[in-house]
Parts: sequence; structure tokens; C-alpha cells
Amino acid sequence: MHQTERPLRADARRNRESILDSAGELFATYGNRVEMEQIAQHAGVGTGTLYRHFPNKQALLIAIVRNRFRGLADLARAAEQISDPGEAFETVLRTYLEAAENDAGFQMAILGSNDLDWEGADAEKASFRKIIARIIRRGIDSGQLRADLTAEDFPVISCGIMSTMYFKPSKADWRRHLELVLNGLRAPRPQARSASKPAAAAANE
Amino acid sequence: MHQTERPLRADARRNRESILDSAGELFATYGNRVEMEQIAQHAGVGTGTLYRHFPNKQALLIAIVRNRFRGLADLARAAEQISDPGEAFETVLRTYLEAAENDAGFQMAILGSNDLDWEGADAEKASFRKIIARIIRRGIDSGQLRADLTAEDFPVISCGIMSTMYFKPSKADWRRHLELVLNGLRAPRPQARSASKPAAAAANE
DNA sequence: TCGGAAGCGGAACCCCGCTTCCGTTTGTGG
DNA sequence: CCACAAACGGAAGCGGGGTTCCGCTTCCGA
Repeated sequence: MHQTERPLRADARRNRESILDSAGELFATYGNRVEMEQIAQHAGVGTGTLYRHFPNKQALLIAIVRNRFRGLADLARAAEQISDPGEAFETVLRTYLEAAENDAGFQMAILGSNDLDWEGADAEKASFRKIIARIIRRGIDSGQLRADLTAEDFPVISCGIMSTMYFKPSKADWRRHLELVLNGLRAPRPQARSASKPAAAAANE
Repeated sequence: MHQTERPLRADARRNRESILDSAGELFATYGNRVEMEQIAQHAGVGTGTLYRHFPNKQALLIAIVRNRFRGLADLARAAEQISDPGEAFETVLRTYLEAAENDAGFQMAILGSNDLDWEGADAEKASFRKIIARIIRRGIDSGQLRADLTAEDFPVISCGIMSTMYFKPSKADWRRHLELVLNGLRAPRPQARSASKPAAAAANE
């Protein structure tokens, strides 16, 4: 279908780049409330040029969010380098959320916002899904994460904590939320394994 | 300012009621995407009548969400009747989320959606805030909830789990998310208090 | 250097949903 | 039963923002 597309003219490529940059920046701040004209202006082009490069607003947004997907994968890879498995896990989560804190593009990448049709973004998505799976597995194997935790839990959890940023006035408090949740993800201390209470635990019943 | 407002004409009151009902129902399903005309039609009135009763769309939505606020307070009061403090807490949370599952009005009541100015809804809000505070206090005093849990955590937590409903395809999985989080809210088993590992815990290192 | 294709700009267009306006209908107190 | 204020309906108005259109400009290969 689109093999051998002749390379863009020099000015066109520059503009395309500029549009993506501007759109990324403005979208980070304003979310889908950005207007096409706003983007055009910031990029120093006319709206017509915008539409030469992207058929409509949604296509432009998808292009941006795709970039963010790649960013998430990078963060995950970086976290994977950490030797302590538990810390690796907590670091992915934390850095994801920090990235999302100031960038609606990352937010959307994490949420997977359902009112956009993610055409081809599945590829990028799967790419870091795999990394996350490895990190979680490592955390479980080391006994630091609950054994029943799965890779599918990850987007749910990050989505949940992230929503705090949106909706709750004290924006900084997502960190507390994070600690609360992490606390629920850690494996119970191994010595408690013999669930039949040893002696002292008659309290709650 | 508005003392002694003469009672509405009979038909007017009926219409007002019908509008609130229809709006509540449609808003539950469609969220702010409902159109005023849609509501009018469903209520069997003209759009003009809508605007006779509510100055604009936002005012109508606020009226609905206020009702939902009251609904939340009812749920909280009901849960408070449960004798076991831990279960009382878990029940509020669970019933809130179940209410939200099929009603965007409840969702908005829980989120406190920031792009509406909540004019006078603070009263309703404070009303159940108090109930929640009591429930949490009871849970802490009984040793079933983490001692550092506060009433302010509650909206954050419910907001977080709720977002899962929105954004994640497997809508039913918010229940798993809930369990995950509850796990982090429960007080650590009392006997584990001496955090210095007794003996068996050499595994992770 | 020159021709023409590729690219550009931005005013105009269009759609959509909230809101307003006003002629008509309906309830109600005297 | 009458008169009149209150309430109604829905067509028209309006604003906002995405998208299109087309005459003009710029790049680039021959």
C-alpha cells in the first residue's frame, strides 16, 4: 500500500517534526482540549499544513501517544536494570506515575483511553507489556511480590493511582495512594506462611 | 432572596420531576454526553421547558449529582449498621463502587469532577464525609484498619478503583483491584509487630 | 535557470449542541 | 366561567472548533 513513499520535501519534514513537537508539548499541558489552530500557531504553520500531515485531530493525538508508549517502554527497561527485584517493580510504577504527572500524553498512554481507536498502537503496547511481565515475575520469584500478581494487574493499578492526579485537588497525594497500594502488593512475610495462627493471633474473629 | 416562592403550578411540578428523572436516567448511561434535547424528549417536554426549570445544562447536572450525593450518604449510613467494623468499612467501599458501576451520576459524585463548580454541594459532601470518618475510626480502633488511614484517603481510594471501570476493558476486574487495595489497608497482623525477622525469613536477599 | 509538482496558509465552511425567543396553551384564583 | 399569569414547545440563533478549499509559494530535478 505505502511502499516506496518518496521522501518528504525538506521543508515538509521540518514542519512535520515541528508539528509533532508542538502538539506533544501542548497536549501534555492541555490534553484533548488543545485546539488544532493552537497547535498550528505554536508550530509556526497554518492549519492547512497540519491537515496535510495528519488527516484529523485524532490521528495527530495517536501519533503523540505512540511516542509516549515508547517512552514508557524506555522507563521500564531502565527500571529493569535495578538489581533488587522489589525495587525494580516499585520503580517502574513510580516513574510511570511521575511521567504522567506532567504530561497528558503519558496519561493517555497509561489509561489506553477508550474513546480513541488504537489502530496500530498494539505493537508498542505489547512491547512494554513484555518487559513489565518480566519485572513482575522476578518480583514474585524473589518472594517480594504477591504470588498471584499478574502483568495484567499493572495497567489497572497505575491507572487507578493516576486517576488521583486528575480528580483530587491535593495532587501530591497520589504518592500516598501509591504507598497504600504497594503495601497491598507486597508478599506477606514468609514466616506467616503457616496461616494457622501460631498462638497470639486470636484478635480478629 | 427567594423566600416565599409561590408553589409551582401543578403541571410545572410534574414536569420538573419528570425532567429530573429522565436526566438522571440518561445521564447515568451517557454521562455528560447526554444532549439537552434528548433529555427533553425523554421527559416528554420541550427544550424550552427544560430551561425554564434549570438555567443551563450544568445546573441540571449539579442537581442530579446532588441527589447522588444523598444516595452515597444513605449507603454509608446503611453500612454503618454492620456490627463488625472491618466489614462495615469494606461494605461502604464496595457498595459505593457498585453504585458507580452503572451510574455516571454516582461516578461524578465520587470523583467530584473538577470541571464543574460545586456551588452548594459542599453541604451534602460534608454530610457523608462525617459518616465515613466514623466508620474509619471504628475500623482503626478495632485494629482492623491501618492506624494511619484517614477519612481523606477514602475518596482517593474509591476514585482510584473507580477509574478502572472507565478505562480498562475488562470492566469486572475492578473487584480484583478492590481486593488488592483492601489488602493494603488492613492493619498488619498484631503478632508480626516485632518486625525484626524471627528466623525463617532468609529467603529474599 | 525554469517548470511543475509538492507543500503552504488561513479564510471560509460546516456541523453540532447549548441557549434564547416568542407565539400558543394551560392552570388557577376570583 | 373568565381573565391573566404561568408555563409550554420547538424553531431559530449562536458560538466554537474541527475540517476543507484553493490561490499562492517553495523546493528540486532536469
